[in-house]
Amino acid sequence: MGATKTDHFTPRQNQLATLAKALGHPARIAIMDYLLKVDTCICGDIVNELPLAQPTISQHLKELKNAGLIKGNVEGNAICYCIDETALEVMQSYFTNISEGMLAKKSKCC
Amino acid sequence: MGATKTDHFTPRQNQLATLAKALGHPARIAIMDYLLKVDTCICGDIVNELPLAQPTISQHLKELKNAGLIKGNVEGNAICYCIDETALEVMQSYFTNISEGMLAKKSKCC
DNA sequence: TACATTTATCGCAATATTGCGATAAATAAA
DNA sequence: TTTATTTATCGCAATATTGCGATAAATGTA
Repeated sequence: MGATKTDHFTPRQNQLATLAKALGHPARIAIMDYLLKVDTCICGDIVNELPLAQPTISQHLKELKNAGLIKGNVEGNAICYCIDETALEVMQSYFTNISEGMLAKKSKCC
Repeated sequence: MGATKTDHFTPRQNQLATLAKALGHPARIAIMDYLLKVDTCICGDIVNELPLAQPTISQHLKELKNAGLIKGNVEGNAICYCIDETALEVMQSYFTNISEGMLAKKSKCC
């Protein structure tokens, strides 16, 4: 995303877009699914789980991490990737707010 | 998104990714914000609201519509765009499920 | 130190997205 | 029908994303 483009929008809008964008690829949804399913989470496991090469998965993990959706701790010579709840709460409250807003409107339109 | 790429993932993963991707741009978040704020919703209004040209906004609306996040009804010589709650519920339950999954794990990792 | 394992980065090609000017299409109003 | 208003589409350039082979970096182990 270009540096100047985000200037036109609020920080909140940019953050939501960044989080949504990070989830906007089936492989990254699959990674989130897997991180939620297993207890110990190592990138190597994910490579065996998804139909993608290791560098590709590493890059997807990087994007999820940059967006704040996951965090990674060095654990021996592997890395333990985990879901970061903070970012998810942002998304969750976004959709909750929309639902509440829709209820408030109640068919004023369309 | 390439046609063959989605084959490797489940329909659910693809749907979630499609919805997230559609929200993965600040302009489209801003459009959702605006649709929620106003009662009557016409594309022309949005053009005045956002720092983007009319064809650009039309395209963003198209992407939101393709993803199922909004719906548009012809209303005179304008078009009434509205948020489609169905798609939002999919996203909302996705994040709710993750939250519940995280609670169930409760620090088994990291 | 040398080697194995695991993850990250580089560099590239293919593809997708973004933004917009020009223009078309659709409808309403005169 | 002519004109104005509103929205969609086309075509293009600029930029971003995706995927992966090759390779580097980091850490554990012998």
